[in-house]
Amino acid sequence: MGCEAETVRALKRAGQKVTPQRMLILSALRHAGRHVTAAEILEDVRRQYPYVDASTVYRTLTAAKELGLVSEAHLGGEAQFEWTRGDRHHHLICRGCGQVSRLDNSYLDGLATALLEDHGFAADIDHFAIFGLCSRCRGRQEQ
Amino acid sequence: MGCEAETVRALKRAGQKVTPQRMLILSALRHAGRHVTAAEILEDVRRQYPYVDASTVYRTLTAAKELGLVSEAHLGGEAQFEWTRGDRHHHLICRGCGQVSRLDNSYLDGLATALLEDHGFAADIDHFAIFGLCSRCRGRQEQ
DNA sequence: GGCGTGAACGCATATAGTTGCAGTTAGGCA
DNA sequence: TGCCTAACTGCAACTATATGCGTTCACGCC
Repeated sequence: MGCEAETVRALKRAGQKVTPQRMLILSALRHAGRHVTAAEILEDVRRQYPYVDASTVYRTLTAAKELGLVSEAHLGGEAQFEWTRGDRHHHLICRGCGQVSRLDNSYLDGLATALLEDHGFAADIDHFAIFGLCSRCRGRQEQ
Repeated sequence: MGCEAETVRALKRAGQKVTPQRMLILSALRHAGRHVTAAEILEDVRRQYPYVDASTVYRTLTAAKELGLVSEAHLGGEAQFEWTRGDRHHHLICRGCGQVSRLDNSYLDGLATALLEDHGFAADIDHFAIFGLCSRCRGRQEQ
């Protein structure tokens, strides 16, 4: 299907090398189609290639983040990684019950524009984690 | 001066105990008047009371965060803690040069209101870290 | 003032993630 | 096709932070 081609091109364009480890790591992430942790990626990759080290996974993810291929979010607990596709989104995390819900990009668009206009700052607002209390836990707390 | 009184009251109201360790930790933070790391607090506290353990510092900071006395921000590197006072603020962190600049609360107010109205979600937006590229690094990158 | 109990303590240990280093390899070029 | 070098890898050691556990101590109550 050649969906690897785009990854290869992005790496080469940035002067980086295409290695079997990197391709396995990035393809595990691409095909997961959801948030995954570094540990899950490592486990997945090791099924095909057992000698991969955790530090390689972290280094590859860091490099891929800088190229905009991958996004990282800290939702409490382990960091979550996701292949960057069209639908940028954010998360609301309830510190009462731990529930994580999705928030679409429109809520943060205005902020990004304002930061660029007022401060010349190009914010990487592509995967935010916002902590707080959901309506259910808020109700429960008031009692 | 009795500026400890407020801390003591907040701890008691939450059914928590007032111990010398906690008072030292929280007062180190209160009097720092700036962001400090857990390690800096530990060092400071140990000057007066050498047998304090790092885990006590982390546990105390976690408890104080939950009471709203303290806020934590991850600006890259170690977590930064700060005594919560009136002026809530956020940070813009340039991933090019590492520069950290302050951003006042007004930029995030609208977001908090929208989340509450649309989702019933009470966001803890009191100390955000927004990564991106500052204008200088952006200019340099375009060349 | 003494007592009981649950919260907090210090210690040891575990976990996520990072870094320095020495050896290996991708890929541009002759 | 073979060489060269910078980028990448695996390993081991390290840092920041969290957690389980047995002991201690703050503090409400008699």
